[in-house]
Amino acid sequence: MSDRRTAILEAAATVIARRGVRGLRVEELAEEAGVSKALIYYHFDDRAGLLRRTLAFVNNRAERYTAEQEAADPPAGPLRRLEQALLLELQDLPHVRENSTAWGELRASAVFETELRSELALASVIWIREVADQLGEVRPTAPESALAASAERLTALLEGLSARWLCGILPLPDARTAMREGIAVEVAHLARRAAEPSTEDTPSRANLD
Amino acid sequence: MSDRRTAILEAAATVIARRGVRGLRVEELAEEAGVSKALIYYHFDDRAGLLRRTLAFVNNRAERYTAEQEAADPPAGPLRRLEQALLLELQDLPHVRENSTAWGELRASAVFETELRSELALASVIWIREVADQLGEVRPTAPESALAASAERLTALLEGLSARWLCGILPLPDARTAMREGIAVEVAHLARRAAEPSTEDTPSRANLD
DNA sequence: GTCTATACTCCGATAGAC
DNA sequence: GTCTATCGGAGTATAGAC
Repeated sequence: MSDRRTAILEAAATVIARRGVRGLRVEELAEEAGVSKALIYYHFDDRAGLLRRTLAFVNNRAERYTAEQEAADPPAGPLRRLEQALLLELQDLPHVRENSTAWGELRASAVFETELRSELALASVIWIREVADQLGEVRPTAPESALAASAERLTALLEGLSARWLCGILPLPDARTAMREGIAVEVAHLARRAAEPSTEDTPSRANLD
Repeated sequence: MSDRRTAILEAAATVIARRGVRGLRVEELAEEAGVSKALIYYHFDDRAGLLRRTLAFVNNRAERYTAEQEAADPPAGPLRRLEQALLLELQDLPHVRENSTAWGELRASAVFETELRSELALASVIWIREVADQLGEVRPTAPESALAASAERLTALLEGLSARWLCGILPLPDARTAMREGIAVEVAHLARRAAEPSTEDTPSRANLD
């Protein structure tokens, strides 16, 4: 992968975070990357191809950030590690906000551009499994299915909160608090699931009506 | 409000659900509504104004649907009522899908179009309070702050799951299951909050590390 | 691989008649 | 209030030189 190519992808993430997928203009991207418009069409067939590659790039970068953070600030215990991983996306650092915004944009546009779906689905599965694994380290006796379900909910919650934060209707501290409490609630739930293995996949329903 | 105006707004929701806010072309909208392009600019100042009005329209319509559903299928008890309200958005009926898609699109585009934010924030606050109230009827002894926090999480979870469903990476039945379990988990959490009033705003943290 | 210059399409917005 | 006709700008993509 050439330097130029990477520079274009980095710039694409920046411009998408600034203007959205719909607001991305090849000309503005060219300026941001310090290259000509034509070079973008040379490296990526067209606009759609560019978006696909950008999505992959953003996903990779998010993985790198997670690894970097864990190295820089080693979490004390599995619960802290899980919190760190999930709260990582809710930070007002330039590159984090950029990544979150670009990811949200690309996912939103996938509702209408089918080409992005497979890339998106893959990243989603990996991310959910990662969270499920970390939940498993916090609650080793909880059943796999319960871990997977909790991970699904926690990652969906994160995306919902992130969307609200990014569109300005939920202050960042509130989003972080909501996420932290959401983790605590799910972890407590898993503790009960582990303690009462008799409760089947529909957890604690009978006693709620 | 004239018939034409309403017809345009209805058509706008339809076209947005079909092509996205990004894909909305005033010409296609005119065709869908059976009017001329110029009439759209007559009734709504510009594209941005049209989007603002469409957001308000979609919100109103969602409220109407909720009321209609409650009348048509009276829920048995407060928990069922809550479930019905939250699961309403996760249904593959044309008008529901249209509403959800349009709402998701408009929220996503609000990241870059500041004008939509106030309308969006207002609808969000109302919706969260509504859910908090219904949670309060399920768990009358739970503190207000806990109800509000649970409502925030549940509505964010709904939006996260809905986004995944609409962009095709999460099958609808899975989304519905996740939502139902999410409700159960939060309701169980509120039961503990009511039972142990000593536990402060950071729920069950101390015993988790 | 990278640039400059340009072709051509599409679309938002307005003018002006009825 | 509603239409037809049109303008002007913005934006994607390509041609062709280096």
